[in-house]
Amino acid sequence: MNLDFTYFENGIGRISGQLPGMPRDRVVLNRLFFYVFKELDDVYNQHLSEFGLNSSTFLALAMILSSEDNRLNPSHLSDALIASRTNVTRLADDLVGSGWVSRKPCTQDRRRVELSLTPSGRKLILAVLPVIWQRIEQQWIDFSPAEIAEFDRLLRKMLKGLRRFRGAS
Amino acid sequence: MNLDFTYFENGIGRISGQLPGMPRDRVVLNRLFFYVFKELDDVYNQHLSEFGLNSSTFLALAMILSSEDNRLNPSHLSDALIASRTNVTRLADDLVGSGWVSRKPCTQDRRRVELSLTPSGRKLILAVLPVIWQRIEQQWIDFSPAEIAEFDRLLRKMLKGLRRFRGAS
DNA sequence: TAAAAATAGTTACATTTGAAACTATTTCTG
DNA sequence: CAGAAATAGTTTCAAATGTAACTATTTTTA
Repeated sequence: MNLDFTYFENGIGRISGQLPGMPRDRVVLNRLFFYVFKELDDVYNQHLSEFGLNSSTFLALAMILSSEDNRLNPSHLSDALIASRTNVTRLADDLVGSGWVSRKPCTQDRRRVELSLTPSGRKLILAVLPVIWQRIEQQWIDFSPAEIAEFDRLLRKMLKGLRRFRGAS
Repeated sequence: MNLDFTYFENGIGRISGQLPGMPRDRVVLNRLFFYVFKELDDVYNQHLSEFGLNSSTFLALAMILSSEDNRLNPSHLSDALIASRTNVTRLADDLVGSGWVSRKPCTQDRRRVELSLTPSGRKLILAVLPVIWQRIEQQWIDFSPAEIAEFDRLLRKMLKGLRRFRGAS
């Protein structure tokens, strides 16, 4: 797939020339965001496919690893992954099927389920994390700490701007 | 769907405490990017569903509007939307089915197809664009011009960092 | 110029994901 | 405490998208 932002920028430039009132820099910014996201997603999946994982399965394993007693409910996972509970059910099916995660009913609350890493799942995620971290360092190597901090600030501010529309219809 | 970044940040904090070597600020940044993207995508689709559109159909109409003589090939559209040609074929099917776009064979090159806005398609996109632009201005209203410019710069720099991994297997 | 390669579009099939409906259990409330 | 409401998880169905294979053309090349 061709990832060249100029196709969009040229088009947007022509519309801006024809129609008044376009907040051009911000329109470009929103679309640029889509482009960068696609690239980020692609790169992650490329990294992770080497280990038979994808963004979702990787993050699920990492979140279970991070849990208090190696136990995490599907609902919590759904929140952490910003994925539907439907999808987390399926994700858990896959991870259990691969032998990386076990699924046990919770004794305190019998509606719940507890997902835990099996030894093989723990071994896998502990092997994958350092590799991914190293790639992430490479990815950001040209950024100064100040740029990192500023990027973080701007992203959170952008999130606030978007939340303006949440629930408002 | 629950969109609260703290679920992830807490998890990542616990891992960072247990395992050495995590470039924590950059790991958070990458994941934060996913969150903001989801929100952006949601908001766009919410805006556009009022008009019977979604991100893809909206952008397709806008890109055809921006074309030189109201004529655009599916391949070009595929580049502009960063969508597969398969998907653009289907998108074109939908838009033609809705009466917003016409599909004619190209006389110069008979492999090609030309997509054009019908009067009704033109009317629709011309009505939608100002509404969307106004929402985008609202979204970014707290940002200064300098912040907009800096965000743009950082996004393009991030894209460059990601391109490092392109093709390198 | 004839065969090979490239290009444009489509189709068949598969993957990923979510909304809504459903079951089981727990918590709230009058 | 009994019925109502909320919560957890799953299942069914649908929407959006991509890969690979295929057809039809055009361009390249030997």
